[in-house]
Amino acid sequence: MTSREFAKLIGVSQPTVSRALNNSNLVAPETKEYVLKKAREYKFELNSQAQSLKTSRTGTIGILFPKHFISMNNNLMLAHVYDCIQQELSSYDYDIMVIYYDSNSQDFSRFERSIRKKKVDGFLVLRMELMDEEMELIQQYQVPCVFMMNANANIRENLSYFFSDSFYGGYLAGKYFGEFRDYHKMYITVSEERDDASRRFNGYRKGLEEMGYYFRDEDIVQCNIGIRSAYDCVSRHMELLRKRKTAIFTYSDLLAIGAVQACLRHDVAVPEQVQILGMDDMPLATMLQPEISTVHVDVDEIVPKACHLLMELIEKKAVMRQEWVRPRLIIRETSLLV
Amino acid sequence: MTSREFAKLIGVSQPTVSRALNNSNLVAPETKEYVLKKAREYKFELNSQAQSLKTSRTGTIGILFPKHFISMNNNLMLAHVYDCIQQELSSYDYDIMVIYYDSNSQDFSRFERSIRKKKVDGFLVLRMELMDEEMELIQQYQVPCVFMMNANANIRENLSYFFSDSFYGGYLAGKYFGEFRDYHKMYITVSEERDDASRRFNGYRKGLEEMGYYFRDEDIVQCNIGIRSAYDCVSRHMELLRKRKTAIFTYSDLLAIGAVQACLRHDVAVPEQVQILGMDDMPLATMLQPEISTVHVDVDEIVPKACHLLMELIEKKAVMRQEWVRPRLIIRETSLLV
DNA sequence: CTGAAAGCGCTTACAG
DNA sequence: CTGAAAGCGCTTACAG
Repeated sequence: MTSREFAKLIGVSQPTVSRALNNSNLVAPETKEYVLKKAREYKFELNSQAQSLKTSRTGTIGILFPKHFISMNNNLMLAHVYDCIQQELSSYDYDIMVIYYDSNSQDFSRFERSIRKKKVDGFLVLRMELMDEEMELIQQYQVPCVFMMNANANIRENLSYFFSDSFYGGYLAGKYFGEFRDYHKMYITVSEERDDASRRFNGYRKGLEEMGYYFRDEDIVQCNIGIRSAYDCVSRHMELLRKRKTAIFTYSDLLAIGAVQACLRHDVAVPEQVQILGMDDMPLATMLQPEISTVHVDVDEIVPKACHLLMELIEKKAVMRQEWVRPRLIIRETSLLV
Repeated sequence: MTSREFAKLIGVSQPTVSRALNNSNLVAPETKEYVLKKAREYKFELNSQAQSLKTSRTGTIGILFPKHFISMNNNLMLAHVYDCIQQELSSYDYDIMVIYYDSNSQDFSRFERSIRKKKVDGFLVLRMELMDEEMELIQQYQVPCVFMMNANANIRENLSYFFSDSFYGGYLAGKYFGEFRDYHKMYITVSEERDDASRRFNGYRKGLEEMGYYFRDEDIVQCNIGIRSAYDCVSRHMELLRKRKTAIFTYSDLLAIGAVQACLRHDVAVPEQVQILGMDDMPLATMLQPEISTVHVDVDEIVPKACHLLMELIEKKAVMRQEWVRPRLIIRETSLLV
């Protein structure tokens, strides 16, 4: 049923239907109520494609994921962030389109096309790893964007974001592990998130330095995002870990879990022999035994802020905003001064 | 830029632009090539809203999630299925809209509205837990739908689905555990997925029976989806588990992981004292130590089939199809005849 | 406050 | 094979 037919059916004009259903105040309250009642009765809804064509607003927002994230199973933190976004957006009247992009290929088609074809009103972007051409696109089309979670190296001045302050997070870890005088220090990093990983590391190094510990680059261990990769990495270092007490700070909780698993498997005591500190505080961190000590990244703060700003940008009620959200230390079972 | 402007700019008519960009063969090959070249040059894309209005096709499909699933962190299997769907659909030219619905509330608005407002061309539905009214809606609007993964009790005859054969999965588990003569048998079930959980259980009971073991209802333990819940449940039964060797079949791997964690924490040997067998074979099953023995549900088979059928339904190239996909047993570390 | 009219940017008969 | 014309179902000046 079209709005014209519906209007005729209930005895008003098409504009009146439109105004009532769009909650305009250019319609008498009684009329509005009448139309709404009838709309419920006949289960009439305006066709969103036609609406969009007129208003050039689609009522859907895009969530942009880096493609190397595609497996939520590897990067469970992503699943967590995604959960939060879903939850948050359910209170707004927007639908959600999920779009992946691959920063390695030259095929940005999905993202680019969703802009050019006008399929979304704005984007929530996880990570700021877009290429220059994509940035141009955003500027050129003036499409509202809010970046969130982890930043890469070249942050644009004129874009909105809510990033976790990874440097500070690492710093907290460094200050904390600095207390563990008789423990050798390690850092497990990740090849997929180079920029953010080095931000975390630099903070860690600084925190340790302030405590009088000078971290050596050879104590950085490289692995990939994923429990298994960390498990394998740490297993390979097991001889060393047996020999000297070690405090390991990892890029993420996922790696920390892998590290813990490796120690347990090889009967190395956590936290007595090996202290382990993760980062993110993803839900899985407290689901397994022992529970992971970690640097808590406040997704529950970042996500609502980012969503809210995006809505305001779309409705042109706000302008650019940038914020680094500070994480905090949460000590649980895998690290303890004994 | 509109197609009219673009057409004028490159010296052809609007219909020619449309035909070329839609890959119609009502246009001369050279003309088509020319238009495509120019479109790339000027980065011209047809406005999808206007297209949809004319064709009443949106180029996006909806993925419908039960809302109690919203936390992918609890139900990690969901994250896995979602990953697979993303991967699969990336090869089709459809965008993806994610829609949650809550079968407990009377607010189906999100789902209902996406149908009435014509925002999607079809749905992939995880689980068949829709209410009758929603089913009516699907029939009434003739919107293409493919159901997948787990079925609830009242399966409609006239709908397409690719379900995992949960009964058979349970049956495999029963037959296998039937060999463990001196082990008491348990089943850990879940309150969120009653229908599917009892399907699994009935298969399990049957399998055991064929092996001469008669399962008693009091050996069903009830918990919630999530590692933690299973951990707590099993911890509460620890005295019993110490006393007699037990073989536990769980509704899902997630519960199996929780069960394993509980046993490890209380120094009960897995698999010697407690045998544990999960179901689903989600990626996490092999990421932790010890690796979970499980009944493998072939998501990699179900998802492509479901996606492909949905595309065909949308393009009216296919009609209804129904299939129960059989799982298979995968024995790893948490269950072993010793 | 309400309605007749124009137009958003496409696609698709239709005519040539 | 190509183009002029109509129309998809809305919204929004504009007139009253």
